[in-house]
Formats: sequence, C-alpha cells, structure tokens
Amino acid sequence: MSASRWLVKSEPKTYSFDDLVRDGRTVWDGVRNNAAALHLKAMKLGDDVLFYHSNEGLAVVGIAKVAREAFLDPSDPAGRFVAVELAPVRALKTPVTLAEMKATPALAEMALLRQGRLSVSPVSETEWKTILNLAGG
DNA sequence: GCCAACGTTGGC
DNA sequence: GCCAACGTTGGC
Repeated sequence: MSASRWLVKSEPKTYSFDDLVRDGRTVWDGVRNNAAALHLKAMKLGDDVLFYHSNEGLAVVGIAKVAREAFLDPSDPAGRFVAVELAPVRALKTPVTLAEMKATPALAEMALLRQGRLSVSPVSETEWKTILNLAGG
C-alpha cells in the first residue's frame, strides 16, 4: 500500500517551514479539532505532508514527512487529542499560493479549499502531483 | 437531544 | 478589522 498524503497549516509567525528546517523535526501538537485529529491518527511513518502558511503567505511552501505516528498530545491535559512528529523534506522551488490553487480546476475538490478552517487535511495523489507541478517540480 | 449563543480560524 | 464558516457549550 502506498503512502498517504496530507496538508498541515501553520501560521508562519508561530511556526514557519523555515523553523521546521532549522529544528530538523518537531512535535505537531495543539490540534483541537476532531476532524483534524482523525487525520493525524491516520498518518503513517513516512507519509508525505504539504506545509501551508496560513494568515500570512497563504501558500504551500514546503514538503515534510511524518517522522512519528500519532501519540497522546503532551499539550492536552485532558488527554483527548493526539500529536505527530514532522520532519522537513524540502522547500518548494516556487510556493503555490491559495489563489493559484483556487484557480486550478484539478484542485477544486481539495479539502483545504472546501473546508477552510480544517488545519490537517488529506491530499489525493492527483492533487499532490498538481501542486508539485505548480511549484515547478 | 435540540438549538441558540458564543468562540475560533483564517481569508479578505 | 470584518465576517463567513464551523465547532463547542450550555440551558432547557
């Protein structure tokens, strides 16, 4: 079975893709939404992850991968939510902006576009390839 | 168990 | 700074 693909959002002011590159690896915690948490739980070691900058930038800027599968979120005192760990793979040659994605018919069904507030969402193989093409490979 | 009120996210 | 979308909370 092939790996799954995902997209995570982060406000660059809080934690940017550059921060992930600098850190080499990070705990992706603080997700407090059930739909997003289900996606975190479904992540497998080595899965591909698009890194999206929200609020500022508004673009997919890099590729990461799942470095540790879901475990109890250490920042959640109630023990209800999970976290994963992510590691950087590479920055995109050209960031792919939200506007570009909205203007691309092949991406019309993307969870990112259909449910704007979802902070962790699945990405289909077709969507992945389309975005990497937009990024210039 | 329903639903109104409220809070949060995130694009504009 | 505004507001749409959506999740959560709490009174009944």
